[in-house]
Amino acid sequence: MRFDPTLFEGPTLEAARRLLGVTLTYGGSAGVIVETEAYAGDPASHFVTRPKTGAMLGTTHGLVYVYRIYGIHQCVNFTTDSQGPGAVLIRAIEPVAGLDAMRRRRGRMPDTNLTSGPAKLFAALGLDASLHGRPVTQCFGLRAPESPPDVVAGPRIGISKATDLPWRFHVRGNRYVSRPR
DNA sequence: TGGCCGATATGCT
DNA sequence: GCATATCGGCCAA
Repeated sequence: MRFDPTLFEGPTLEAARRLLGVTLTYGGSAGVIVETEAYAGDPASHFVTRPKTGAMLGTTHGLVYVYRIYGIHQCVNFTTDSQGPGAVLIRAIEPVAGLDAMRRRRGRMPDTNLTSGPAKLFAALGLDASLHGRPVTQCFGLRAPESPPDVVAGPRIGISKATDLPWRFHVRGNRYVSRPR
């Protein structure tokens, strides 16, 4: 199905859920989004913890937000919600095309480890910081699923604030999520 | 200018 | 399960 880009204008939680199952294409590689996290104006959001660089979460939607963490890793978000601060972190994809290029960029390892984490998929797809601030639809190919996947919600990973919010979403039973049950 | 912390991944025990 | 690499962002001083 055709992807409806007005999804980015709406509430962040809905965008995080509905991005699951979407096929993301970049360069010669593609993967189905199987894990996301929502960040709004909550205490864990970069809108709060990085008020300068995270300010764009409050003023934009439908843009790529790239951040660096622990010095070496980079992750990608899509900004959301025309009414307030919001972004969806893309945490994992299931590879469906360009597997050879992904293996080349990630090194020798099992395929299930290629893209099962935000920094892993960033590297596997060959993304870079120059995408920051550009329209999502201009950088990526987006294809909505024929039918919505079975979604599981739970607490977000790797944060120390607002750990009670169930704002992590993943496709039930998928082997490419960063932390399977 | 210095120090703290972090939306992680990996390798070792 | 646990240590740790590695450095940008931010703020206090």
